[in-house]
This record gives sequence, C-alpha cells and structure tokens, in this order.
Amino acid sequence: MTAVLDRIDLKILRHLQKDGRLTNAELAQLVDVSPATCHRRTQRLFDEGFITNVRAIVAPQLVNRGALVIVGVVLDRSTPESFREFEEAIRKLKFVLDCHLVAGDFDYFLKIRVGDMADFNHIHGTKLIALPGVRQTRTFFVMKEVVDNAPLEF
Amino acid sequence: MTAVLDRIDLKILRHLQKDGRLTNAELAQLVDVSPATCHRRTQRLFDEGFITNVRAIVAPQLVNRGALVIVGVVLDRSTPESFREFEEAIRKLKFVLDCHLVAGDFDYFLKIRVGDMADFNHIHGTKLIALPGVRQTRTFFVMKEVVDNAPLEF
DNA sequence: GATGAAATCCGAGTCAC
DNA sequence: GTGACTCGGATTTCATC
Repeated sequence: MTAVLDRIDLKILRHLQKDGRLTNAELAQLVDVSPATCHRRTQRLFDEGFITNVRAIVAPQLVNRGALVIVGVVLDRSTPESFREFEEAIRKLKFVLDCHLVAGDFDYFLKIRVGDMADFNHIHGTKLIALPGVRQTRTFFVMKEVVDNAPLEF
Repeated sequence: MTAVLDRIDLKILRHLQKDGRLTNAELAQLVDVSPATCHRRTQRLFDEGFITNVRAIVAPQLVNRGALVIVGVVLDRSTPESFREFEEAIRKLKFVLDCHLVAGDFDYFLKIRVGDMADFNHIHGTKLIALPGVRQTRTFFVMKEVVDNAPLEF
C-alpha cells in the first residue's frame, strides 16, 4: 500500500520494461534475488498498478501502418461540453494512437498511424473534419521517425 | 519471407499486443489452434520481425513522470548535416519519448515525460535549447491525456 | 514482514506422425 | 497441422531470520 519502491523493485520495472518476456528465473538472476522473492515482488508491481500492462510491439510497416501523421486540432468553442464531445468521438477512432489536450495554439494534438498518405487523406476528409466542434486541423506528415515510443526512464 | 499473415497470425498479433503475458496455452485457446501450432506461429512472428519487442508498460504517475509535454522545434538551417546533428543529440536525451521529423511549420515534434513543470523548465533551459542548430522551440503542455499510446489497429 | 530452499504443478518446446 | 512426451520454470509452502 505504501507504494514505496526500493532498488530491487526499480530494477525489476526497468528490466521488464525493456523485455517483458523475461522469465521469472531470468529476472531473479538479473536483480540478484531468489526466484521466490522476485516472483512476489513482481506480482506486487502488477497488483499495485506500477505495471499497467505488458504488450507486444508490432512492427507498423509490416502490418500496413507505415505512415505516421501528427495533427493539430483547434475547436470552435472552448467549452467543457465541446471538449467532452470531441474526446468521446476521438476515442472511437482506433487509428488515433495519441490524443492530448494541450495549452497553446492548438487544442489537441493527435498522433495517427495509417498505411500511406492516401489513407490519411481519406480519413482526414471523412473522419477527422467530421469530428464534433472542429474548426481547423493542421497536418504534419512525419518524414522520419527518429525516436518512437522510447521506454520511459525513471 | 513472403511475409503473408493469415487470419490466425493476425489474431495472435492482436492478442499479444493487448496482453503480452499470455501463455502459449492460453493464446492457443484464444486463436483456436493447438498449442504446438500456436507456438510455431508465434515463434515465426518474432523471428520475422512482426513482433519487435514485448514491453511492460509502467504507470508514469507512479514513477514521478506524470507530466507530458509536446515541443515543436525549428532549426536554424535545413541542411542534412543540421538534421543529422540534431538527431544524434536528441537520441541521447532519455526523457524524449518521441522525436519525429515533420513537414510543415516545424522541423521536429518531441514528446517528453518529466515529473512536473518545474522539471520541464529546467530541462528546457539546460538541454533543449542547447541542442545543436535549434532556432526556436514551442512548448505545448499536456493538460489531459485523452489517449496515450493506444495499441495499433490493423 | 520479508526472505530463500524445496516441493509440486503446469506450460514451453520438441518430436514423431 | 496434431498429440504426446520431457524438461524447466512458475507458483506455493514452509522454515528461518
């Protein structure tokens, strides 16, 4: 409950973040505790929500999602209701990887993966500008993914 | 090599993307094939690079990385050399989760996780504006993470 | 209250078909 | 592609500190 992480917990988190398929036996060796202890601690990290999930990372290019686009969105009105409607609608669009409400010249930034530019143009014309309350979108095609979804440092 | 995925491969990928800790036995049940077949296919998906990695997702708020910031960067010059230097430097900054070269009013977009705004201001003043060739940065503090790093749909 | 050793159980990985 | 078999790791128990 007290949710304090000691050096061993942190090592477990960091290792599992790099390789979620590590066996408990391997992990125990890496962090230098017995398998039983390692298992108990890892369990706790899941139970208490430090690890929210373990996910396989699929290569986007190999499943026809090789194109990445960032879209800045401005809404017509800045009312809570307007935000709520937009967010509700955006959650249904599964090609949206990120959607963040920001402070500044835009209301939202979206990160979108599609097959290619033609796909994006279609989506833009049919889905994005149809989102509730959208005044304007600005599209930034990603020409090079220098770093994408790097593991969290802590 | 021909890298064709049938219905079963796709199901494996989708399930492992949602839960990378599924045992082979569980996965086999979910996709409705024998454990041996499932194992062989999953192996192939790793070997041929469809799954690049399996990672534990750590809750950012619980490891003092609860603040998210998007930064637009404009460089002084748009030469290949200038881009190369910037990218080389940015790869060393471990708090940068995303760095994408884009077409439009900015050269790069960065996605950065830190503990709080104070942390960001320090990093901005000491690390970001010190990056090679940076003319201007525009900071967008994220006020609400509506969708963050959603699993890829394919 | 946490640890590590041991004991059991179950899945991973391999083989023959 | 399936079923069976073996080996090793996951998980639990328990004594110990």
